[in-house]
Amino acid sequence: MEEVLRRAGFRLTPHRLAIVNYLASTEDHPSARMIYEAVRLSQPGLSRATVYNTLGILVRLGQIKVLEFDLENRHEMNMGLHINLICTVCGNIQDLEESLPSSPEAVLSEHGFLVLDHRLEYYGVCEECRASGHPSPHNPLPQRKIRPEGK
Amino acid sequence: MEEVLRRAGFRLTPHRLAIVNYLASTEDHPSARMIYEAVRLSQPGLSRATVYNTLGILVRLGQIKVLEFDLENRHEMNMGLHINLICTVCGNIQDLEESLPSSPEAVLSEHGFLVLDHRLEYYGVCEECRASGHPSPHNPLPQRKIRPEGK
DNA sequence: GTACATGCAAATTGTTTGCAAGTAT
DNA sequence: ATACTTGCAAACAATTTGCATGTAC
Repeated sequence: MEEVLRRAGFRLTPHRLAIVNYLASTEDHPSARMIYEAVRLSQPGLSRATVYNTLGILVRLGQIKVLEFDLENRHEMNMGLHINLICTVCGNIQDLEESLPSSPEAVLSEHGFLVLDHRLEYYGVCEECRASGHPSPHNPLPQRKIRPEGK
Repeated sequence: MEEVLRRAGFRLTPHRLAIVNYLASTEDHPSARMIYEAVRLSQPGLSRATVYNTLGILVRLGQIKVLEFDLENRHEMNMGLHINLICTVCGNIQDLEESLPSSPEAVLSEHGFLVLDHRLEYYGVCEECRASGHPSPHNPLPQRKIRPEGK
């Protein structure tokens, strides 16, 4: 990822490097706030604007994707075709690699729609939250807001 | 949809009825602003708060879904399993019924994740926008923001 | 009549922007 | 040396909220 930044002519400032290293080293799907808080531990002077700036660059360079949500956008480093399993109890997001939705080729030939990108998500309750006896998962009302921690 | 509201004990005010009828009569995936502007033509006194209030009720009753985006959330009346084809040029959203991603049953048995809801989207360029010779669809950078009209 | 809805405007909050000061190249 | 970056704070905009007024039941 550093290499991509360098080749595109972006400067490798300490803050940028720290952000990129954080993203590369986590399996998580962090929000801008999570990144800001985590990276600030080693880069005390970090500002929010730098986080957003760096994320914007990485999106433009095709290195990460933004998952847009009401509360906070999350970020994805896995650029391959996969489904995100999003737990509406704890807010965790895990990848599911094995799925095969309608092929982009078929969508183009049958509907004239050129597929350039995708976002595939299942919402529900993850294994840990089910095991820890959380509120009934049989709630018939859709829960779409993700609230990672606290209200 | 009126019936569902009535049975759940909600009052059927003229504004609510107009909003519900608008939603039921459109194939579109409108944002709160679009709904507000469209319904206000026949209900001049309508306020934004009523639109949001009514949408919130319909979501809680499982009648519609919110598709969260940075710019404006959009709304979905088709509650069945399908993929949304989202044009990043004109912002239009159409449904694709025929797809079959990983089954919720398999996800539960193999990963312990209970699927309660889903959001499946392909981003790209729709047939009309391709035909009308828009900016090259071969743009390698992901375009994820939806800008229905004008900046 | 009364509890529920409404309109209005202010509050909220993640993200974006403007600009003077700092720094990687 | 000089663009590019940064931090800060103000701006922005969709959504939410509080409250006095209105109205469906």
